[in-house]
Amino acid sequence: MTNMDIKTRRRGRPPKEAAGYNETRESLLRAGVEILTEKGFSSAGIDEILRRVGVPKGSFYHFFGSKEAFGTELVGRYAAYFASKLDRFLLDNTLPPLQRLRAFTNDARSGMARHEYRRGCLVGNLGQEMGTLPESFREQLKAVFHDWQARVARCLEEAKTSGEIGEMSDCQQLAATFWIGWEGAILRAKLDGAPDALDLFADFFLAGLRK
Amino acid sequence: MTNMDIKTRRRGRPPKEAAGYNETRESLLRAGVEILTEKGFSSAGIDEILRRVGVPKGSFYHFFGSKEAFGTELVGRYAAYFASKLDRFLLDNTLPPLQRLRAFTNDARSGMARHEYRRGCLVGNLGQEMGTLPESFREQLKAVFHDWQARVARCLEEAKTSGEIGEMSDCQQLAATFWIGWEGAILRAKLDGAPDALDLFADFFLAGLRK
DNA sequence: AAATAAATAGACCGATCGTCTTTGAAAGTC
DNA sequence: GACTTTCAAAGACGATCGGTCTATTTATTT
Repeated sequence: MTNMDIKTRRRGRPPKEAAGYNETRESLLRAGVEILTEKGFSSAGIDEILRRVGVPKGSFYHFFGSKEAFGTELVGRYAAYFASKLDRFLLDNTLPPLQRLRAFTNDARSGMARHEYRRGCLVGNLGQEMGTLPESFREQLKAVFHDWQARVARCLEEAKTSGEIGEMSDCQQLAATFWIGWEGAILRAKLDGAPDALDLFADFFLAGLRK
Repeated sequence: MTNMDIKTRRRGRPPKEAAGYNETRESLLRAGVEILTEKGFSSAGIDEILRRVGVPKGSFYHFFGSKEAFGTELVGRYAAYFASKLDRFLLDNTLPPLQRLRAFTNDARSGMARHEYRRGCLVGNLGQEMGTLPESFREQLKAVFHDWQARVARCLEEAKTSGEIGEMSDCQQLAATFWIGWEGAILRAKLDGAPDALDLFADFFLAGLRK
């Protein structure tokens, strides 16, 4: 729209303005999350994703430079989605801070149940796979955890202010501990095909907070 | 040796009495643990294991019926190894119960450091992979956790008796929680390439116990 | 030596990997 | 409408690796 200086407008079809929304691309990403949360990165085949979406291979490598690039974008999307979901719960002022965290874990449990405990956390999955993954993922995954952790920590700070948890609590450490254990719980719930681990850890964590 | 009734002892080399110890077989299993704790089951190739040991493929399928059978045996070995290691720490009467658990986590941390945080827990790895693995692994892995959990629970019972933890504690649940979080900590330590997660969770868990 | 089993050796084929080249459709200018 | 350029779709391609199977060599006995 802001074509102030059209200088030498060339003939032929003009390039797309940046990466506009594209239906095929989006469905590839959607299917990617579904499959990678179930099987991880290495075991997930491009072909499988393509088959599910009904798109030929050429399209994939038109939209994404490589499987690695695809994965990077998936993680980014997934991280952002959960960051906003976290905020939706953890910044909900109608509830006391610790109940917000509980609301988040409950929501996550519903999510796992909805997919019959077959899908885990994309970030956790890829973290586990670092032994095989391109090293470039490591920093990205660490950053995601750092971000999620910060959001939880903020909520815990509020809990401290409101007196729900002790004055001396180190909210950063506690938030880190939450994610360490929560990812473990997801992993276990997947293995068990049951939500018990999620509740067990959430209960223990919240009880431990109140001391 | 107990060939009481040699009935019709045939000519030629006699069949081996059961599965006797075999050097090649053992080194395949050793290498298998090393590689699978780093890369998991699906991403670990038979060829890679064979190359490391310097053994041709024929030997592998002489000793093991399939990759799946190989994995099953690996898990069995690994589980037994850790069961005995757990006992060594958790039944050590020279220490109060909770300090025994701490001794175990410290030992595990050393182990991870020794391998530069590249190797995780075989059982955790395969659990994460259930999305791709032969379904037969699921029960085996669950059973291993159940076994490890029972050993921790026993230790916690002692802690209850000695008054280290509250009279009302549900040791089974607590032990389950320990393994849920501990596996999460291993996963995270692997991603971080650092032991922080291990300490963080161990501290939180033990503190939570004492209430 | 003859017989039998253990262990080694690698050929084999199907599947899947990720990339690349080619073709067709769409969207503009002249 | 002819031409040009980009977007997107198709699928060919070579390489790797999966697990299995047949054949050969080595060991141990009558």
